[in-house]
Amino acid sequence: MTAAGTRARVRAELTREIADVARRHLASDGAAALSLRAVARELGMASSAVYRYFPSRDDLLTTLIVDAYDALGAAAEQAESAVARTDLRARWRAVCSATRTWAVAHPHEYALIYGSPVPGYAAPDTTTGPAARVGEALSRLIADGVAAGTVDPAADATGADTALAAGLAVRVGLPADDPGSSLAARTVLAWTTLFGMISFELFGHTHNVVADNGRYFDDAVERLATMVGLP
Amino acid sequence: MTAAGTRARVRAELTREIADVARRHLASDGAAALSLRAVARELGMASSAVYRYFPSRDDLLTTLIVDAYDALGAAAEQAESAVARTDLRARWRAVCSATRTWAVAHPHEYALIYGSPVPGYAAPDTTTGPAARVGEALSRLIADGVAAGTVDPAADATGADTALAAGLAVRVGLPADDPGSSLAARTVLAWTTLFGMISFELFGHTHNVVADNGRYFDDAVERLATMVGLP
DNA sequence: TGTACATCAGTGAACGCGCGTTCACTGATGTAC
DNA sequence: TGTACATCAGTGAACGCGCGTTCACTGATGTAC
Repeated sequence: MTAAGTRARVRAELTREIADVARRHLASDGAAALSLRAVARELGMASSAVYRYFPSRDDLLTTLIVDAYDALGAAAEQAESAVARTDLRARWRAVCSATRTWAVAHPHEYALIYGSPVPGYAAPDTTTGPAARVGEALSRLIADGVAAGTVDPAADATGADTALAAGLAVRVGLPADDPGSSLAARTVLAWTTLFGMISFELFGHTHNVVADNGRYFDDAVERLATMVGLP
Repeated sequence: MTAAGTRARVRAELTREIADVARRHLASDGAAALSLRAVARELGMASSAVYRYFPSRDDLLTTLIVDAYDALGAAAEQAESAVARTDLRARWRAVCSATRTWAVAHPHEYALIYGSPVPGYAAPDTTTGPAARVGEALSRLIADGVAAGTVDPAADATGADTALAAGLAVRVGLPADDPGSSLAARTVLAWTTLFGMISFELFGHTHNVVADNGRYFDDAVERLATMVGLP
């Protein structure tokens, strides 16, 4: 039992070590250049030995993708938790800024999850939970505002359309849109814009367009907060 | 002279033919899988012969990138030109919808220009002009509104900040932001959101979040039009 | 506690693949007198 | 108009590379009696 426990622990450690090295390679060269052989080489083991831990390269990639979503989600949630629960706008700011900060610090990992899909790779269901964390943090804080009466869902009915953004909304307790409210749609739009801004910045589309990415981002975050009805 | 003309014409034709085949490969397999050898094979020529037309694979990629930006820009401009010049909101809608339509019809070409940067590839200056076409079309129509007096730059001064978005704005005649106006910043934000929405849709991030991408998009486009002050 | 057996980690060679790029070459097409 | 020469397109072999994955194997670690 102790022996089996030891074996399992060693196994888990090496599995993590392989993923760590792979993540470092990903961070410096991008997903396309990630190679099982290079990872094995760096760990001083035969390339075939890696197959004891990951059945294929795609499987390693999946692990990296899930880890990236989780790291980003954790960073956002942690930043938000450091702020007074009742200050909705501060929570909003915290989530948005933490997301950008993480992305800037981990551009290749960000590109892995928010850039072009890896060709020939189909994301399994394992990724959907972790992928939703930032969006859920944003939605949750707005739902808190609705519950507290500080956010009025009926403030803007423009383009209100039942069930357009039902999934994310319902999951965290945001009221689904009806003919009198577009809050869920606006929330999803703000979430989309958040990642749109970060992608544009990281992928080079703001060159010669935005002079100061940080200040531009911060201004936009305030504008988005207003759009979703935060006081 | 006629002879030289013939040679040049044949050369131009084959150059275009190579690019066309490469574009088809790109469209079906993505940029990472694009191979000079496969293109040559399909054209029935030796792989080394391609080097008479493109000095390297990167050069071929650059051509494809520029072509993609131009195709998208042309689609947007053409859609806009089919609408009454004075109907600013209709022009706005036309540009946005045409952009999405093109992207949905050419997902891999879209991913090539708006997805993760190709690793090891540095975009030359040739791409910056074509890359700006959609953003310029949007800015131009707003500038028209300012000139006609139907768009009020001073309507929203939130987060107004001189020179934040000077590049795009100045180029097409939109007034640069000053402490009394955030119009340029809002325009850039709307432009960013436009591509953010399309990327999220194409890259699979709206699964389980947005029920009807088309209707959601159309609603958002109206909301953005309002944000940039269009009547 | 000691021994016979089963499980597992890791090895190293090999398969089969495709890629970008270079280079010396052969013919055909165009040019100049 | 005809001929000698220069230019160019295209060939085919080769270089050197790295990849993912499989497979029969050796030892070491753990298990059961």
